[in-house]
Amino acid sequence: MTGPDDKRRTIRDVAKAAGVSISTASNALNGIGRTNAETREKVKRIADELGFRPNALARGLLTKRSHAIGMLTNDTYGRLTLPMAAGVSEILVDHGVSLFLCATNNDPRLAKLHLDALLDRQVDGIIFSATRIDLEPPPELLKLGIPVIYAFAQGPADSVSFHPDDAQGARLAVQHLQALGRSRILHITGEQNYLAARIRAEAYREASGACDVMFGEWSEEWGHTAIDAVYSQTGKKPDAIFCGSDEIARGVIGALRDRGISIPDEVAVVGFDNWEVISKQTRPPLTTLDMALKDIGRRAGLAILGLSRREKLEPGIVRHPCSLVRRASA
Amino acid sequence: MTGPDDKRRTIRDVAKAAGVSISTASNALNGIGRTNAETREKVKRIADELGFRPNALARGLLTKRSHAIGMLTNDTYGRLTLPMAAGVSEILVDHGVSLFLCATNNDPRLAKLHLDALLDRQVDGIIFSATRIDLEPPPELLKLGIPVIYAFAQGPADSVSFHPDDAQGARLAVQHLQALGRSRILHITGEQNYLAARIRAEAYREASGACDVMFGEWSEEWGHTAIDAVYSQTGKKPDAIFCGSDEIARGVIGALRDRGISIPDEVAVVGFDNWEVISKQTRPPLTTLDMALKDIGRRAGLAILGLSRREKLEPGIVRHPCSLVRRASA
DNA sequence: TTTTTCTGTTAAAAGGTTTTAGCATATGAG
DNA sequence: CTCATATGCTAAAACCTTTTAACAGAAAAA
Repeated sequence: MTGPDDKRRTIRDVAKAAGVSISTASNALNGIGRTNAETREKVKRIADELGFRPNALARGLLTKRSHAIGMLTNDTYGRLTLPMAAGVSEILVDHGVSLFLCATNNDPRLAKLHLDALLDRQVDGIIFSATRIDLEPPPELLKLGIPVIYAFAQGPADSVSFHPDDAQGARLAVQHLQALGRSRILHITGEQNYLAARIRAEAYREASGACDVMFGEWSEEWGHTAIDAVYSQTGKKPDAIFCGSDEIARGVIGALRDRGISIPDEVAVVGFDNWEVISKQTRPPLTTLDMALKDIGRRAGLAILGLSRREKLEPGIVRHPCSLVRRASA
Repeated sequence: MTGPDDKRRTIRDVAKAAGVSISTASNALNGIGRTNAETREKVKRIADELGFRPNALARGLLTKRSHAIGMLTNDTYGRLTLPMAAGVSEILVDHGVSLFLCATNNDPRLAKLHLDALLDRQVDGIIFSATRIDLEPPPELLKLGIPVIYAFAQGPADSVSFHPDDAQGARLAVQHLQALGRSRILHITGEQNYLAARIRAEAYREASGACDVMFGEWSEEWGHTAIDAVYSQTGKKPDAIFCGSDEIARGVIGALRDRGISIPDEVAVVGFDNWEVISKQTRPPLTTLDMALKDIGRRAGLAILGLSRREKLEPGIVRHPCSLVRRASA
């Protein structure tokens, strides 16, 4: 009962049905070469009727462009990577390019395995992305012969990277708090060995003139602990707190509430990430900075497309601006 | 200054360097046919030295197996999909199979676009996954001619799907609470139009003998609201609450704390999801059910591999057991 | 010695497309 | 009427691999 429809149509079928040669069919379908408008339309119509779709493998083999790119990430749970991947994918699909997702799980063996697979598949380029902007790529990536773009990860000097503009984001937070009339702004953030934490802290210092930075962990618990520490000491209390992440901010808010301190009246709180599952659900909802990860993904996608077409790109780190999402906490 | 190394080595280069024919080289590398052990080793050694890696496009063109599979998902922010994708990828990479990630963003046009691209690329199979088990796939997916596996999504009658075992999970929660001596167990869950919510509620009813189900939304806020409603009415109060998600549980815990009700002494709370960013950070940390999404991904990956090798699989829904993660809240 | 079997190797075809170079035919210029 | 040019189309090569069928040569059997 297997009809003739269970096999895929090739350009040969189209050519035969249209009564032309394979080359003419190809030319007509791709709109290149010298082709009579009439034949062109006819071929296209018949291809449509037959449901012909060109075999990407054959095409790629010949043209040396697979129209696929690989995304290598150390992330598996995707809070940062997946929005970026969505942005990348969104750009690529409109250009007929598909995306291989390779989660390395921080395992060098796996990274190598994925990388080899990508090369075997003749991908036109690779996007390397990570969970922190100062994570270095696997060394094999550096001398590859195909374009590489770094998104939320550290690339070598002559490469193109896309990062959120952490400094601008921090300034935005401080300025917003100052505009609310706050003058004693405390900064509670994550681990100091994260570059992003240091950049934000530095921008905070410059913008606020203050130096009250508490480095710790990227966790809600640290937010709690930090507040406990602040309020168990004597001395002036802050009237605003700029947190290095929404999770920290959630801990801070919880601890302030436990102490009966009203937010934002007594202390205003600003977070960082706009991770909505948290920022929308704190009480009060959190004013926070959005890193526009999807946009970063889009830009990385456009960049890799450009590179794969041999366009030249200015090397360096492109810092994509953060935006302040205003909710009730500040 | 472009040396001879900037071009990729082909099997032709290997054959020439080893002084054998292309076919011998191929046979030797793949370990098939009749080949002298000595020649085989020599060819392999030289291929290694030259850094030869076979072109997956050419191979796929000929063998009709691209060793790539596509994952179509309606999810972009990845709380459910990404752990599954990680599991899929983990299985596939060990079998030399790569994964195309296609985020449809719930847009049928995009779904069609991605699907066509996957077919053009001759993928060996497709995994359709979603953010809810009763989401139907795009109709084009149903009559495709290549294998499809449904993960956390609804497949047609004759297909193979992998779901978490929601009923078993709910029973586990109830049994755990009963073992703690709780007898008045309330179930606060999400929207009734979600199949998973109904399955869990039904299992809860059977296991507990009670009927106290409150359907609402999948949000922390709903957890709050629900508790407010319960405690503003007269009548017996529950001594345990089984929540349909960790987010709801977080709201429930927050509201209980606001009322000075001690957890777990007065009221024990169990969540569902084991989304660690929440479940580890509630106070007290949340006892909850883990759906083992990564395992579901692994099983889906194995299944699609099997199907792509024309193995037969029993159609139906495979329900993967949930496990109880015990923390302090119950 | 002749015939058969086995072994190691290879030429050639196949897979589906794009592209190059060339072939007729028709049109325009001289 | 001849020569150049433009037009529409096509045969064939190329991309890189796997696989089939066949070919020598050697060993075993008759």
